[in-house]
Amino acid sequence: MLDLKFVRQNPDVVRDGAIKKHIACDVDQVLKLDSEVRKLRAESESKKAEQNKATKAIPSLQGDEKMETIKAMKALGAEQKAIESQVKSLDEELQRLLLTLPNPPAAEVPDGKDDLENVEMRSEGTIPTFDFDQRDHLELGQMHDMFDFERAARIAGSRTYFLKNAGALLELSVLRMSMDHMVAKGFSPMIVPNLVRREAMEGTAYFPGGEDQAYCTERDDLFLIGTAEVPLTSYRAGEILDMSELPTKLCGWSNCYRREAGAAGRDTRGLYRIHQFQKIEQVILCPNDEEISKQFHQEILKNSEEVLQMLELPYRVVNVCGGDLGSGQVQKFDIETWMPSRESFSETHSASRFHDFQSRRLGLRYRDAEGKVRFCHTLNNTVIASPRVLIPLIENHQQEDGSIHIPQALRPYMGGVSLLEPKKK
RNA sequence: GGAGAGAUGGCAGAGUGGCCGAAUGCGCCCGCUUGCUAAGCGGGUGAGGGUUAAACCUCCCCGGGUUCGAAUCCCGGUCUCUCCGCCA
Repeated sequence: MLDLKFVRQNPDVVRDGAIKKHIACDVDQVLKLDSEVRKLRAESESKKAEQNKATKAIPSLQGDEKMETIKAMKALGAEQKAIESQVKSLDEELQRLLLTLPNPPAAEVPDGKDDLENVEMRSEGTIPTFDFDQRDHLELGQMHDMFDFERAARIAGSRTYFLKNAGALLELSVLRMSMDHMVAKGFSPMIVPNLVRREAMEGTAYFPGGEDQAYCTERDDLFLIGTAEVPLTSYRAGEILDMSELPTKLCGWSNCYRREAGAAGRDTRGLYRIHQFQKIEQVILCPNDEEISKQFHQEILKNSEEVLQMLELPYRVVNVCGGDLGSGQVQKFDIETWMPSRESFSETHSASRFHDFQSRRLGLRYRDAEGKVRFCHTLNNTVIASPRVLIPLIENHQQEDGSIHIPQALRPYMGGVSLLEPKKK
């Protein structure tokens, strides 16, 4: 959520930002409601002040004077309540609209409508060339008996899967390897609630707007998270942190659930786009300072690149364009990993910075060196998401006979195995 | 799931209709002081809105209500604790 004061003082910045993000919103209506609310609130407060004053005198009054004052206050109280209820309903509308205003993107965000206009910043690693007919992850999975989509579909519907045997072990291994990597970087490992309240979804800016993407447990009004970012960023919500606690670096392991509404027919084969996966997410809470949060943005980007380097996978980093940014994001770098079967770099990681957009909604604050209470800046990035990452992992590392090379860094987690041999028929 | 108790400032803990944004203690900050291993003394110390600054308004878990007036009374919700049941 934007600071209402900021909107009031910089309506053009907000309008232009929304245009760059291709998000529709009504800044003028916000300004109009704001001025109405302020005017009415002033009226209500002055009546309230008068009432407070008179009401304090009542106990010391006697007889008629006392009765008169009580009578007058009864009337004044009714007037005040009437105005107050107007303020309340207008303010509710104002807050609702305020939630829909997107955070203006940074100047260095490229213009563009969707992911096709993201700008490549650099590319790392070597795209493999196979001197044999390459197999996709489905075929490799079959040779190794790693996945089962048919039975999953019968049991759980579309976009579901079983991981089995080496597939199951590979997922656990990449997750644990990544977690260890982050712990070595000073992040606190966390296993987080996968089911959260609406406030956490709103606080992290997935709602309003993303309701269609989330599974809702209607009986309990809880939501399955699409990422550990939601509970992690909400973790200290409503608190005032001590300066010494910043930066707070958290690293959460969770299952992630996505309805993939509106994606019908897209990426229907295999492990790319599925309803449930496991992910490790890194989150940083830092002081309210553009330069500091930009620095941490680079840091969390690097952490994830190192994971891909450990997995010996070729990838590129893109600067995400305005139209592909979420409502709260100021800037986002995606990491796309080379997937031979897709003949493309495809998204495996997404690193965002938010300024105080999330922390303002969450009430996530700290006391700065001068003792002033300020909103934190928040950032997050994928560390690893599986099974999507298994696609590049097994496809890039396949050998002619269908065996799969296990990267050095992963071997300790795979019981020392350096090559996965296909199951014999 | 059933029965009961509770939720107050960083923490502990008073407060059952006005003198309460809230005693007291601890913690923390500032200053003073003292030679005896650390203490003593004085002052300060929640958040949001509003104002040039003040005044002023709001907040004692959240949301309603009663009342001239609510931390305090009533209703609904959330969370915590205890006992019983169930259970990975």
